[in-house]
Amino acid sequence: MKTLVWLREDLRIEDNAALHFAAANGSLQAVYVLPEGLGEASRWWLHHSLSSLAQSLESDGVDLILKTGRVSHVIPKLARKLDVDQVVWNRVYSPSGMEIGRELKEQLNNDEMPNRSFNAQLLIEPGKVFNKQGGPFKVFTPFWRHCVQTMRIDECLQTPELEGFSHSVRGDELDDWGLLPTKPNWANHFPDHWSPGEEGAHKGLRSFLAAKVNAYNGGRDFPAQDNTSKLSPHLAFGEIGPRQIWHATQEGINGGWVDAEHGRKFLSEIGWREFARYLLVHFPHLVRDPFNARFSEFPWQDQPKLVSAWQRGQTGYPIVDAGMRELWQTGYMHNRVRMIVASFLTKHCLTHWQVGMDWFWDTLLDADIGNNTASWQWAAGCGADAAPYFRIFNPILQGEKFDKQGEYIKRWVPELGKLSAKYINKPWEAGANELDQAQIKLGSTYPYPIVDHKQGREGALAAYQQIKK
DNA sequence: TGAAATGTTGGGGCG
DNA sequence: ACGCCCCAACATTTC
Repeated sequence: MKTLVWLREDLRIEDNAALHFAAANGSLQAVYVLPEGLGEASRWWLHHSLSSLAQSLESDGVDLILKTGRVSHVIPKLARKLDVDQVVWNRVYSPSGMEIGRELKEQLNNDEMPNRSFNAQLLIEPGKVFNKQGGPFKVFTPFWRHCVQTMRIDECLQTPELEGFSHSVRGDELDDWGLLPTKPNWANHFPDHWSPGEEGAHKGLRSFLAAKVNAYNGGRDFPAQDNTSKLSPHLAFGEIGPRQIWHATQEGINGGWVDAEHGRKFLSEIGWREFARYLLVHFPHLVRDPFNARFSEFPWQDQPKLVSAWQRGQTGYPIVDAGMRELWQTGYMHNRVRMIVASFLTKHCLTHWQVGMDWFWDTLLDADIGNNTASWQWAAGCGADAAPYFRIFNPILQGEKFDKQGEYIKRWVPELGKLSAKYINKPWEAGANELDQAQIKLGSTYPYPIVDHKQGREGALAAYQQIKK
């Protein structure tokens, strides 16, 4: 039997349900259709991920055929040309991902082309989990408790034995897609930090479980430390699946080399990813609208100057600026700092969370529709199980708590490199002498705060009053 | 997966 | 010695 495998957010060979199914039923070929609306940073990652996957597939005689256009046209047409017996794929749990899948299925059914979809993206099939009232969970803790207690996670699939079949279809050339930035090449330093592809994903998981996970609880909150898994971009592109992470971690716990408490905490972060996608399936409007409808009336303000300063890492709050610059230079930001910069944008700057979400979408290598949506709504206070709106992060205190010595700040904001720990999170409080010695001239080498913290906080609370019952 | 404001307590200075 | 006040230090409430 000949199968066409449509690859999507599952750019891997191991534990890939659709690919495994195809391989178990004979020979196959693979196709990838360029999705619409990718962020700029994601395009960089995608280029390298596709290139790496194509190479792995090629060694088994399987081509990764690249196509552009409407999936429900491209795939059925390709299936006919290749004269396959069936088309298979893994589902993408997002409103547009599911819509595209439905459309394709309908077309294939009309064509009487056998087809089948699988779950390789999530531990939990979102449509199968409900609370005692029969509705979808809206709070993470009970959701995850329920999942951990009731779900049985199947073992990972065996590495498939791939076999291609000959054909004469020509796909696009990856280079012609122009996914890589040219001038300016803002991705210049990305390769110093990342290795896209399935191999890089597994290396990351192994080194995390071998050396970092046992300090995860606690360590993960300190951005200067390398204590997180950094698997997010690999997960976003499906170079590794949550099931593989789950079993590798459990194996570590059972074998005694992964501390159970830390391991479970790490897996609960995988749980947040599950929860985010779960929410998107049950509440598809989340992508654009606040989960808490009251926030439709929130007096968000148009603040182009503040937004621009935020994007460039020029807010005058060192921890915020460090985060935004880390994001720009590496395509990534430490999670603790993501919360701080999101709070600053939505609260101190009263800027709509969608503005932040769009910026993250474009600049993050791990941009993921579920995580991005749920997390921005969480930070803004309007999401499911969100931080209450009045929980306003103080960027000075957060910096002093999580980057006391300013090690992280100095890495990304070098112009503050000589400032003492005492003032590193509030340079405007340093005396003229101290600033001189550190070669800082406020207002020229580094900005004054663009919003006064106290005023920002009070402004946010006043705005919140307007939508409170 | 906060922070600030407000309330309470208890030790010590001081008349 | 006593009462009063001040104010850390901690706890609770509020945003």
